[in-house]
Amino acid sequence: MPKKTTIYDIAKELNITAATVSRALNDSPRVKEATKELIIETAKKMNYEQNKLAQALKSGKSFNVGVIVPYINSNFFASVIRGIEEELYPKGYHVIICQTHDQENLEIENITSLLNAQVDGILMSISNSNIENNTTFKNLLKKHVPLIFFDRKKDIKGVSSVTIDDFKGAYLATQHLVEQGCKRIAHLCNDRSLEIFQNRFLGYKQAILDAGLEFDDRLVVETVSKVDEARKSAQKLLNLNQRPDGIFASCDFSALGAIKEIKGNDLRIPEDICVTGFSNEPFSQFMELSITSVDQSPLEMGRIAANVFLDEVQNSAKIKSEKQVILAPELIIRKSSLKSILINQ
Amino acid sequence: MPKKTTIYDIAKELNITAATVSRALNDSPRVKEATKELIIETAKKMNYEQNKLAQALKSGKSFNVGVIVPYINSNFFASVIRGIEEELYPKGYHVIICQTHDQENLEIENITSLLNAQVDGILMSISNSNIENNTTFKNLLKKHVPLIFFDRKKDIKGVSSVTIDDFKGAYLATQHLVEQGCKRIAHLCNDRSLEIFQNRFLGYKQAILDAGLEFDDRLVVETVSKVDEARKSAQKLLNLNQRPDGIFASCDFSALGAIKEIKGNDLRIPEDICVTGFSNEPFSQFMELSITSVDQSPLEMGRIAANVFLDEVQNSAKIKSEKQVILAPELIIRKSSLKSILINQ
DNA sequence: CTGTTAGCGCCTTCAC
DNA sequence: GTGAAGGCGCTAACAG
Repeated sequence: MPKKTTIYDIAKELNITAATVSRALNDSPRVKEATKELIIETAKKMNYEQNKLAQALKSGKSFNVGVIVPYINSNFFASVIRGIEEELYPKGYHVIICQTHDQENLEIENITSLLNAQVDGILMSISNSNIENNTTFKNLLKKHVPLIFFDRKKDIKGVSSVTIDDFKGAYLATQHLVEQGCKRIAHLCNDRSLEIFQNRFLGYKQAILDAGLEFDDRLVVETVSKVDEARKSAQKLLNLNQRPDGIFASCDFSALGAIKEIKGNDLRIPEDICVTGFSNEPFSQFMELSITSVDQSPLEMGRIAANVFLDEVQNSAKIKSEKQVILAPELIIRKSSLKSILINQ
Repeated sequence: MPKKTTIYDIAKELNITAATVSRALNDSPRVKEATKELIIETAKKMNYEQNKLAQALKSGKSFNVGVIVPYINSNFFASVIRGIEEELYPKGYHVIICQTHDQENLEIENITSLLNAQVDGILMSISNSNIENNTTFKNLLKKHVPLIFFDRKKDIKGVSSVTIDDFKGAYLATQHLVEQGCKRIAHLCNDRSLEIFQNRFLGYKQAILDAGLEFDDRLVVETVSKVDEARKSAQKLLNLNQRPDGIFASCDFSALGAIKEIKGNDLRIPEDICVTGFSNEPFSQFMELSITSVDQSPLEMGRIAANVFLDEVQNSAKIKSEKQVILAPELIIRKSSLKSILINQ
């Protein structure tokens, strides 16, 4: 096992001191150009590579940033991560990605792992609605490790967040259904103990009321973001004695489940029932029957979250005032809800 | 800034020595039970948390493993990663995920970052067909950091790999098209400088020949795994004076592109043209017209890759003999290729 | 400009 | 059983 070469090795080689080598390699101005070049050259020759661990131990910075998401295999989160990477890589940071699979214990474990890895900050989208009460999480806050929520957030003092206006996105989607002539608009919602889903519900409700329609809570059915589950939930809606003529689903996977169920009942989309989703997952566009959805500009969300983090790192001395960035959602109209002829592919 | 408490702090608190604290926390048998308990208790009281960086520096192990994939937003890679996590988390390892976006420079940069982070091993799916010649990569090999390829591999001495039998998967898919009565079967292939795609091509070709059909290289069109690109490539096939009646695409995204193009030309699937994909991405099942595909059991691939890594770590002393695990692919028949009535949803 | 020294937090002989 | 001491690799303060 060929041991890694250290600055001592190359110092010995040149009959100088490790400190000088360190300075040279860090391009300190207080080293003669000649020696600097010599050092860099021999370093290269000896296959020297800096041990970042030691550097991190010394400086207290690891240049690693943790990103915690519920799932990585959704285009939304993958894109947010991409946005984060785009901003952070050029600054020398590396991104450690963790997924929680929506499990609270995994969320906590991931935080622990990241803290152990001495990350310089954590960007996360929480699935644990009750996280403030968790000990590990409290510790995280106490440590003043920069923490930024994106998409799924909690209002916590000192914690910044980057989200989209879920209320508005839901409002736009529902309003669109109204415009298509829907009179009984149902809502497939997700876990409303999470802010985003609660806000989508509220946006839906407000749009219903503003349109002069009656809000009927039998038309609101809770589900989880899995196609099969959503399908079962949609079944409940179809079995109502007055079935809905429009469904606003709070995520694309639920919308897909609803569509499958509707088709399974030999009903037509959009003629009999209009459907809209949320998140603009690629498949909503790929589908034979493309799905109307709300785009959340995930790339931008990631970029902004990253920059909020960078700000916090730089201003660690100053008093931290949390930022609340809210992005505007965009409704993408497709076949699943459009009764007129023009189709926005 | 409340400084992190170290073993020295808790030693001072108890008027003992840091060494004892270290031993107690590592559950060494050479420390009195009473003191051990006392130490553990005060450690908890003082919110002590081990600095893994220091431990890593000392032990030379970081308990971090790097995983490099082309993209995380494909179900296939996301699932492989999940499989890796399932095996590695219980062993105390943490998984750092990096994506290359199929860019060779990013692949190299990621390797550098991971090595800097002192990862104990790297599991990767390469996109760089020419990687053996890269200096960074050569260094990686020289360092004897356990390296395991999964899915996309290169035959390199000392490097283990976990793949599926792409040849067989392609053979099965093509054979299925033959059984459906297709006589002119085309192939939308990806970059054949990568082994997996070359093998899928070879499997396709062999199945054609074994069926007594003529191999016609005008029916083989290269594309990239993007829907729009594949659509353009499919167009070329449809424009042939003798158009194909079956298409085997080497990935689901290409299959999707082909399907869109076929429909755009008012041809029917599967009546006029049968289509099969590869990878069994979820959307291939979700589609209105579900897509026949080849499942690669990604979860299992990840689990096995993780275990190969664990083996290598444990046997680092012994002579390393590389392992080549090859999984069996499974053909999932769906609507896009099935002319008879029975549909395997 | 360069060398000396000390310490980041932990572990691990070697003593007692 | 526990303490003392040294080192993992690097950097920064203080000298000269």
